[in-house]
Amino acid sequence: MQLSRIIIGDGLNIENIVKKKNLKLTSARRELLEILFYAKNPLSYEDIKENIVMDKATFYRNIIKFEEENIINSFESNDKKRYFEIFQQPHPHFVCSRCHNIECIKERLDFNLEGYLVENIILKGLCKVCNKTSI
Amino acid sequence: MQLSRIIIGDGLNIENIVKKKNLKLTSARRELLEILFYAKNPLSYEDIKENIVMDKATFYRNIIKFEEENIINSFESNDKKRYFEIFQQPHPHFVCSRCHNIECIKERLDFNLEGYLVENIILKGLCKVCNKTSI
DNA sequence: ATTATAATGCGACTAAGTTGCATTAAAGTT
DNA sequence: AACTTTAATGCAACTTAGTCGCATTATAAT
Repeated sequence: MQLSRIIIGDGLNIENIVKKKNLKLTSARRELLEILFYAKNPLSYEDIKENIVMDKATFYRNIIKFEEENIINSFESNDKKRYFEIFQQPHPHFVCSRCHNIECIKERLDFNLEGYLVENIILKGLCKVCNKTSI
Repeated sequence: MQLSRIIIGDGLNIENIVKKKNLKLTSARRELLEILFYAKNPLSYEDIKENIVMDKATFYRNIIKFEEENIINSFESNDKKRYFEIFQQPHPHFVCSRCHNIECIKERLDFNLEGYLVENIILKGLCKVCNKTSI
Protein backbone atom coordinates (compact mmCIF):
# COMPACT_ATOMS: atom_id res chain seq x y z
CA MET A 1 0.00 0.00 0.00
CA GLN A 2 1.26 3.44 -0.88
CA LEU A 3 -0.12 4.82 2.32
CA SER A 4 2.13 7.82 2.56
CA ARG A 5 0.48 9.19 -0.53
CA ILE A 6 -3.03 9.27 0.86
CA ILE A 7 -4.57 12.67 0.53
CA ILE A 8 -6.16 14.04 3.66
CA GLY A 9 -8.37 17.10 3.54
CA ASP A 10 -6.69 20.06 1.88
CA GLY A 11 -4.39 18.05 -0.37
CA LEU A 12 -2.27 17.00 2.60
CA ASN A 13 -0.46 13.71 2.80
CA ILE A 14 1.52 12.34 5.71
CA GLU A 15 4.76 13.84 4.42
CA ASN A 16 3.34 17.32 4.29
CA ILE A 17 1.64 17.07 7.66
CA VAL A 18 4.81 15.97 9.42
CA LYS A 19 7.07 18.46 7.65
CA LYS A 20 4.68 21.34 8.20
CA LYS A 21 5.24 20.85 11.93
CA ASN A 22 9.03 20.82 11.53
CA LEU A 23 9.26 17.18 12.50
CA LYS A 24 11.56 14.79 10.73
CA LEU A 25 9.75 12.22 8.65
CA THR A 26 10.99 8.91 9.98
CA SER A 27 9.71 5.47 9.13
CA ALA A 28 8.36 5.15 12.67
CA ARG A 29 6.26 8.26 12.22
CA ARG A 30 5.03 7.28 8.80
CA GLU A 31 4.06 3.85 10.12
CA LEU A 32 2.21 5.21 13.11
CA LEU A 33 0.31 7.87 11.19
CA GLU A 34 -0.66 5.45 8.45
CA ILE A 35 -2.23 3.12 10.98
CA LEU A 36 -4.12 5.94 12.65
CA PHE A 37 -5.30 7.44 9.36
CA TYR A 38 -6.76 4.13 8.31
CA ALA A 39 -8.41 3.29 11.62
CA LYS A 40 -12.11 3.89 11.73
CA ASN A 41 -12.13 3.99 15.52
CA PRO A 42 -9.61 5.20 18.10
CA LEU A 43 -6.82 2.71 18.85
CA SER A 44 -4.88 1.86 21.98
CA TYR A 45 -1.19 1.01 22.22
CA GLU A 46 -2.17 -2.62 22.54
CA ASP A 47 -4.19 -2.40 19.32
CA ILE A 48 -1.31 -0.83 17.46
CA LYS A 49 1.75 -2.61 18.80
CA GLU A 50 1.37 -5.81 16.81
CA ASN A 51 1.49 -3.81 13.59
CA ILE A 52 4.51 -1.66 14.28
CA VAL A 53 8.21 -2.35 14.53
CA MET A 54 9.24 0.62 16.64
CA ASP A 55 10.16 0.46 20.29
CA LYS A 56 7.59 1.30 22.94
CA ALA A 57 9.53 4.42 23.94
CA THR A 58 9.54 5.62 20.34
CA PHE A 59 5.85 4.99 20.10
CA TYR A 60 5.02 7.06 23.15
CA ARG A 61 7.48 9.81 22.31
CA ASN A 62 5.86 10.21 18.94
CA ILE A 63 2.41 10.12 20.47
CA ILE A 64 3.43 12.98 22.75
CA LYS A 65 4.87 14.98 19.83
CA PHE A 66 1.81 14.39 17.68
CA GLU A 67 -0.48 15.49 20.46
CA GLU A 68 1.52 18.66 21.05
CA GLU A 69 1.26 19.45 17.36
CA ASN A 70 -2.45 18.60 17.22
CA ILE A 71 -1.91 15.86 14.68
CA ILE A 72 -3.63 13.36 16.95
CA ASN A 73 -5.59 13.42 20.16
CA SER A 74 -6.22 10.87 22.87
CA PHE A 75 -8.53 10.03 25.72
CA GLU A 76 -8.85 7.39 28.41
CA SER A 77 -11.39 4.64 28.23
CA ASN A 78 -12.76 2.57 31.08
CA ASP A 79 -10.37 -0.29 30.43
CA LYS A 80 -7.37 1.62 31.82
CA LYS A 81 -6.09 2.30 28.33
CA ARG A 82 -5.52 5.44 26.34
CA TYR A 83 -6.98 5.63 22.85
CA PHE A 84 -5.48 7.60 19.99
CA GLU A 85 -6.98 9.01 16.82
CA ILE A 86 -6.12 11.48 14.11
CA PHE A 87 -7.26 14.93 15.15
CA GLN A 88 -10.57 15.73 13.54
CA GLN A 89 -13.37 18.11 14.24
CA PRO A 90 -13.96 17.61 17.97
CA HIS A 91 -16.64 14.97 18.43
CA PRO A 92 -17.86 12.89 21.35
CA HIS A 93 -16.87 9.30 21.94
CA PHE A 94 -19.05 6.62 23.36
CA VAL A 95 -17.38 3.94 25.47
CA CYS A 96 -19.47 0.89 26.18
CA SER A 97 -19.09 -0.42 29.69
CA ARG A 98 -20.19 -3.88 28.66
CA CYS A 99 -18.49 -4.65 25.33
CA HIS A 100 -15.78 -1.99 25.73
CA ASN A 101 -16.22 -0.81 22.16
CA ILE A 102 -15.45 2.79 21.34
CA GLU A 103 -17.53 4.69 18.84
CA CYS A 104 -17.22 8.15 17.41
CA ILE A 105 -20.51 9.99 17.83
CA LYS A 106 -21.58 11.99 14.83
CA GLU A 107 -24.64 13.64 16.33
CA ARG A 108 -23.99 17.12 17.64
CA LEU A 109 -24.51 17.37 21.37
CA ASP A 110 -25.47 20.91 22.11
CA PHE A 111 -25.20 22.30 25.55
CA ASN A 112 -23.75 25.47 26.91
CA LEU A 113 -21.48 25.40 29.89
CA GLU A 114 -20.81 29.03 30.71
CA GLY A 115 -17.13 29.77 31.20
CA TYR A 116 -15.72 26.37 30.26
CA LEU A 117 -13.97 25.40 27.04
CA VAL A 118 -15.06 21.86 26.19
CA GLU A 119 -12.49 20.11 24.00
CA ASN A 120 -13.48 16.51 24.45
CA ILE A 121 -16.63 14.65 25.41
CA ILE A 122 -16.66 11.06 26.57
CA LEU A 123 -19.90 9.27 27.16
CA LYS A 124 -19.96 5.97 28.99
CA GLY A 125 -22.76 3.49 29.28
CA LEU A 126 -24.35 0.88 27.09
CA CYS A 127 -23.96 1.12 23.33
CA LYS A 128 -26.89 0.49 21.00
CA VAL A 129 -26.17 -3.23 20.73
CA CYS A 130 -25.60 -3.90 24.42
CA ASN A 131 -28.50 -1.69 25.45
CA LYS A 132 -30.87 -3.68 23.27
CA THR A 133 -29.69 -7.01 24.64
CA SER A 134 -29.63 -5.89 28.26
CA ILE A 135 -31.73 -7.49 30.92
CA MET B 1 -14.87 12.30 64.20
CA GLN B 2 -17.83 9.98 64.47
CA LEU B 3 -17.93 9.52 60.75
CA SER B 4 -19.66 6.19 60.71
CA ARG B 5 -22.71 7.92 62.12
CA ILE B 6 -23.17 10.36 59.28
CA ILE B 7 -26.59 10.20 57.83
CA ILE B 8 -26.81 9.91 54.09
CA GLY B 9 -30.10 10.37 52.30
CA ASP B 10 -32.81 8.11 53.67
CA GLY B 11 -31.41 7.84 57.17
CA LEU B 12 -28.54 5.65 55.98
CA ASN B 13 -25.14 5.60 57.60
CA ILE B 14 -22.08 3.69 56.50
CA GLU B 15 -22.97 0.69 58.66
CA ASN B 16 -26.38 0.33 57.10
CA ILE B 17 -25.14 0.85 53.58
CA VAL B 18 -22.50 -1.86 53.89
CA LYS B 19 -24.75 -4.33 55.68
CA LYS B 20 -27.60 -3.78 53.26
CA LYS B 21 -25.35 -5.16 50.55
CA ASN B 22 -24.39 -8.19 52.64
CA LEU B 23 -20.81 -7.05 52.99
CA LYS B 24 -18.92 -7.37 56.23
CA LEU B 25 -18.22 -4.06 57.88
CA THR B 26 -14.46 -4.00 58.31
CA SER B 27 -12.32 -1.09 59.40
CA ALA B 28 -10.85 -0.90 55.91
CA ARG B 29 -14.30 -0.44 54.42
CA ARG B 30 -15.38 2.10 57.01
CA GLU B 31 -12.17 4.08 56.45
CA LEU B 32 -12.52 4.09 52.70
CA LEU B 33 -16.17 5.05 52.66
CA GLU B 34 -15.67 7.81 55.21
CA ILE B 35 -13.01 9.41 53.05
CA LEU B 36 -15.19 9.21 49.97
CA PHE B 37 -18.28 10.50 51.76
CA TYR B 38 -16.40 13.55 52.93
CA ALA B 39 -14.67 14.33 49.64
CA LYS B 40 -16.24 17.13 47.68
CA ASN B 41 -14.59 15.97 44.46
CA PRO B 42 -13.71 12.53 43.11
CA LEU B 43 -10.45 11.09 44.47
CA SER B 44 -7.77 8.88 42.97
CA TYR B 45 -5.87 6.09 44.71
CA GLU B 46 -2.94 8.46 45.04
CA ASP B 47 -5.17 11.04 46.75
CA ILE B 48 -6.48 8.46 49.18
CA LYS B 49 -3.48 6.30 49.96
CA GLU B 50 -1.80 8.70 52.37
CA ASN B 51 -4.90 8.67 54.54
CA ILE B 52 -5.52 4.95 54.74
CA VAL B 53 -3.74 2.10 56.45
CA MET B 54 -5.00 -0.77 54.33
CA ASP B 55 -2.96 -2.58 51.74
CA LYS B 56 -3.23 -1.63 48.07
CA ALA B 57 -4.84 -4.97 47.21
CA THR B 58 -7.46 -4.44 49.90
CA PHE B 59 -8.12 -0.96 48.59
CA TYR B 60 -8.74 -2.14 45.04
CA ARG B 61 -10.70 -5.19 46.09
CA ASN B 62 -13.03 -3.00 48.06
CA ILE B 63 -13.29 -0.52 45.21
CA ILE B 64 -14.38 -3.38 42.93
CA LYS B 65 -16.94 -4.58 45.48
CA PHE B 66 -18.31 -1.09 46.04
CA GLU B 67 -18.65 -0.52 42.32
CA GLU B 68 -20.46 -3.81 41.85
CA GLU B 69 -22.87 -2.83 44.60
CA ASN B 70 -23.29 0.70 43.25
CA ILE B 71 -21.98 2.25 46.42
CA ILE B 72 -19.35 4.15 44.45
CA ASN B 73 -18.53 4.78 40.83
CA SER B 74 -15.35 5.66 39.02
CA PHE B 75 -14.02 7.14 35.80
CA GLU B 76 -10.69 7.78 34.16
CA SER B 77 -9.21 11.24 33.95
CA ASN B 78 -6.59 12.45 31.50
CA ASP B 79 -3.76 11.93 33.97
CA LYS B 80 -3.88 8.14 33.64
CA LYS B 81 -5.63 7.81 36.96
CA ARG B 82 -9.00 6.50 38.01
CA TYR B 83 -11.17 8.68 40.20
CA PHE B 84 -13.67 7.39 42.71
CA GLU B 85 -16.74 8.97 44.27
CA ILE B 86 -19.80 7.95 46.23
CA PHE B 87 -22.55 7.03 43.84
CA GLN B 88 -24.93 9.93 43.43
CA GLN B 89 -27.43 10.99 40.85
CA PRO B 90 -25.49 10.59 37.59
CA HIS B 91 -23.85 13.89 36.74
CA PRO B 92 -21.11 15.00 34.35
CA HIS B 93 -17.53 15.62 35.38
CA PHE B 94 -15.28 18.26 33.99
CA VAL B 95 -11.58 17.43 33.79
CA CYS B 96 -9.29 20.37 33.14
CA SER B 97 -6.46 19.58 30.75
CA ARG B 98 -4.35 22.39 32.15
CA CYS B 99 -4.73 22.30 35.95
CA HIS B 100 -6.02 18.69 36.06
CA ASN B 101 -8.76 19.60 38.50
CA ILE B 102 -11.92 17.57 38.47
CA GLU B 103 -15.27 19.19 39.05
CA CYS B 104 -18.74 17.79 39.35
CA ILE B 105 -21.06 19.60 36.96
CA LYS B 106 -24.43 20.47 38.39
CA GLU B 107 -26.02 21.90 35.26
CA ARG B 108 -28.17 19.43 33.39
CA LEU B 109 -26.83 18.63 29.94
CA ASP B 110 -29.75 17.69 27.77
CA PHE B 111 -29.29 15.71 24.63
CA ASN B 112 -30.85 12.61 23.21
CA LEU B 113 -28.76 9.81 21.82
CA GLU B 114 -31.22 7.37 20.38
CA GLY B 115 -30.55 3.80 21.43
CA TYR B 116 -27.69 4.41 23.87
CA LEU B 117 -27.85 4.33 27.65
CA VAL B 118 -25.60 7.11 28.92
CA GLU B 119 -24.38 6.39 32.44
CA ASN B 120 -21.45 8.73 32.69
CA ILE B 121 -20.36 11.94 31.00
CA ILE B 122 -16.82 13.26 31.09
CA LEU B 123 -16.00 16.64 29.62
CA LYS B 124 -12.43 17.62 29.03
CA GLY B 125 -11.04 21.02 28.26
CA LEU B 126 -10.31 24.20 30.15
CA CYS B 127 -12.09 24.89 33.41
CA LYS B 128 -13.48 28.33 34.21
CA VAL B 129 -10.27 29.49 35.85
CA CYS B 130 -7.85 28.21 33.20
CA ASN B 131 -10.09 29.34 30.36
CA LYS B 132 -10.10 32.89 31.71
CA THR B 133 -6.33 33.02 32.08
CA SER B 134 -5.63 31.35 28.73
CA ILE B 135 -3.67 33.06 25.98
C1' DA C 1 -17.19 -19.59 73.13
C1' DT C 2 -17.18 -21.75 68.50
C1' DT C 3 -17.21 -21.87 63.81
C1' DA C 4 -17.80 -20.87 58.81
C1' DT C 5 -16.74 -17.72 55.65
C1' DA C 6 -15.35 -13.44 53.98
C1' DA C 7 -11.72 -9.96 54.15
C1' DT C 8 -7.02 -8.78 54.90
C1' DG C 9 -1.86 -8.36 54.22
C1' DC C 10 1.97 -9.82 51.83
C1' DG C 11 4.63 -10.73 47.90
C1' DA C 12 4.90 -11.43 43.26
C1' DC C 13 3.28 -10.16 39.07
C1' DT C 14 1.47 -7.54 34.57
C1' DA C 15 1.16 -3.74 31.64
C1' DA C 16 1.24 1.34 30.50
C1' DG C 17 3.96 4.89 30.29
C1' DT C 18 8.59 7.51 31.20
C1' DT C 19 13.61 8.59 31.26
C1' DG C 20 18.74 8.55 30.41
C1' DC C 21 22.07 7.49 27.30
C1' DA C 22 24.61 5.92 23.47
C1' DT C 23 23.81 5.19 18.57
C1' DT C 24 21.69 6.19 14.17
C1' DA C 25 19.26 8.55 10.64
C1' DA C 26 17.20 12.83 8.47
C1' DA C 27 17.74 17.13 6.04
C1' DG C 28 20.33 21.04 5.10
C1' DT C 29 25.06 22.81 3.54
C1' DT C 30 29.21 22.92 1.01
C1' DA D 1 28.31 12.93 -2.84
C1' DA D 2 30.51 13.58 1.51
C1' DC D 3 29.89 16.42 5.85
C1' DT D 4 27.66 18.07 9.68
C1' DT D 5 24.13 19.24 12.95
C1' DT D 6 20.46 17.96 15.41
C1' DA D 7 16.58 15.25 16.12
C1' DA D 8 14.88 10.52 16.55
C1' DT D 9 15.65 5.84 17.71
C1' DG D 10 16.54 1.47 20.49
C1' DC D 11 17.68 -0.40 24.70
C1' DA D 12 17.44 -1.05 29.45
C1' DA D 13 15.95 0.34 33.67
C1' DC D 14 12.45 2.41 36.09
C1' DT D 15 7.65 4.01 38.15
C1' DT D 16 3.04 3.35 39.16
C1' DA D 17 -1.83 1.41 38.75
C1' DG D 18 -3.97 -2.51 39.24
C1' DT D 19 -4.41 -7.83 39.86
C1' DC D 20 -3.82 -12.51 41.91
C1' DG D 21 -2.69 -16.53 44.93
C1' DC D 22 -2.25 -17.84 49.42
C1' DA D 23 -1.80 -18.06 54.26
C1' DT D 24 -3.66 -15.54 58.20
C1' DT D 25 -7.14 -12.89 60.61
C1' DA D 26 -11.48 -10.75 61.66
C1' DT D 27 -16.55 -10.62 61.20
C1' DA D 28 -21.09 -12.19 62.24
C1' DA D 29 -24.03 -15.80 63.02
C1' DT D 30 -24.87 -20.10 65.96
